[in-house]
Amino acid sequence: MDPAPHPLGPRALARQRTMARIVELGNTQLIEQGVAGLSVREIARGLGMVSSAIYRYVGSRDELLTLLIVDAFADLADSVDAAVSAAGTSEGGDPRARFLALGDAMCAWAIAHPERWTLLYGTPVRDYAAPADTTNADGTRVMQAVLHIAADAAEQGSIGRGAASGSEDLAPEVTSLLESHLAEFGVETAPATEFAALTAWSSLVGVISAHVFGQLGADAAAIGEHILRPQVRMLADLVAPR
Amino acid sequence: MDPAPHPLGPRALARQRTMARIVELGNTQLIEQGVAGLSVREIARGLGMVSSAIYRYVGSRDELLTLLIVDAFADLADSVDAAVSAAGTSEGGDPRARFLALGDAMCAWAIAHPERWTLLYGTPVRDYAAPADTTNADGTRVMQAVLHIAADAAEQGSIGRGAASGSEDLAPEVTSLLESHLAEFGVETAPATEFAALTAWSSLVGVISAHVFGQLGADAAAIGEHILRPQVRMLADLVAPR
DNA sequence: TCAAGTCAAGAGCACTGCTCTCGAAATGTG
DNA sequence: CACATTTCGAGAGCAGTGCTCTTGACTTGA
Repeated sequence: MDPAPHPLGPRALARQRTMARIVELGNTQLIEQGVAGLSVREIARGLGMVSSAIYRYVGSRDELLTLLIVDAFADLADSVDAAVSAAGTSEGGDPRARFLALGDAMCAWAIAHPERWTLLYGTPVRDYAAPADTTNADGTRVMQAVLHIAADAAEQGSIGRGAASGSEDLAPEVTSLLESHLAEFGVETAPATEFAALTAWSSLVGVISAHVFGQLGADAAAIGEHILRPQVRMLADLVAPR
Repeated sequence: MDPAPHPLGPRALARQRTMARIVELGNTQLIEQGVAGLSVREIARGLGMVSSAIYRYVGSRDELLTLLIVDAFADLADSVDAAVSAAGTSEGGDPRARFLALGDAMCAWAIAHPERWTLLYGTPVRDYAAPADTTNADGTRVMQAVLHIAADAAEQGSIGRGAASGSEDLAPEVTSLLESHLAEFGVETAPATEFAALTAWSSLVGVISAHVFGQLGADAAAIGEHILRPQVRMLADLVAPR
């Protein structure tokens, strides 16, 4: 980011440049061959070094995956944030419009980067998955954005018209977990509102994954965008009904 | 299934018994090691034969996966069907109650068989995924159940109160695809209703996957069932509001 | 009885992730 | 400046994978 805060020796600089090349090569490999075809050795070849040498940088295949995951999370969150703030100042603005912008941006990103989406929301890496400390920071940004939108919508009194089904009978352990999240994220709203946000977000991911993973059949995949748009509008009712 | 329709020589019988053992071994392997740890060679060892011999039966690893996928789809659909019909005759009965039964059964199955759920709704097998002809039969059963419920609910006039956001502006190509589905499944209802059913189903899958894949964090995973129950009730509003 | 088929075994190829050791180069320090 | 330390790439190698090909024993239907 900044060229001269700590001098940062040329050694460390070269290192972080190879690291950058690694995620770059990893991403192209991901795009071309899918997550299953991601090979540490192949990346080493791309870097022009022998297979064993790359373990100075990544340590294990799972670590490489984690690298690509945080990269993808950040990229996704960036485009979503951009779209949301374009749909109104992040504090003000119509909550529903902001949710639609968020959902549409998510769809667009997923369609543009299906393999990366798969990496994020497909089968998790067994017993590794998300070393929470590393991924959470960027991994929860979209969810937090949904939460803010839902909170604003609730404040404007648009929640509770019927979308709140189920949130009235939350178990106490759920409520307390939600409250701890709210405190952590610094959002002041009812647990039921966060619950709606959580559900809307999970549903959004599900609807998008159904498209990216081709679960609706080949015919549906061809017109995926036309299906996703109204689905996003439907899910908007969960947090910000008209 | 049946012991004496066509005589079915002892040769073919032995063959289909080994096939059964293969999916049995595959499932235990799946449960214990996850989909990534599924190995053709290991199954061969379990069968007491050398690694190359098993290729007389499966042909490729992807074929083995497909075998396990159709098995899991059938199992899931069976338990869902059982739960739904227990909640009222499949034709009559309160649609909302039936949807809740369906959703809860899906959650229960997923929690009981997380690795098999992952196989069904996690990362698809690249360029193989669902050889439609083989998987579709059982793969769409749950979706069809949701569709029937939604159709019944629509007939009783409970749809359209607000849950139908988005389904009013369906693109013509989407409408025609939905109509062809309806014809194929033999269900008579409005495309908008099927659209709601489709969205509810995808959302359900998303909400469950979020839990199974641990996307909500370790704390949430511990109390997953308490989270899923109200989420199912929330999604019920999409097809059968109270 | 005899040809046709089924099936398991064995050897082997190309590939993977990963570990170890070794020598060269860059690095910071007395 | 010289020296000890760390960093890094190369090479060899291990255990494992999916998959193919060939060979020989066995069962089967004509």
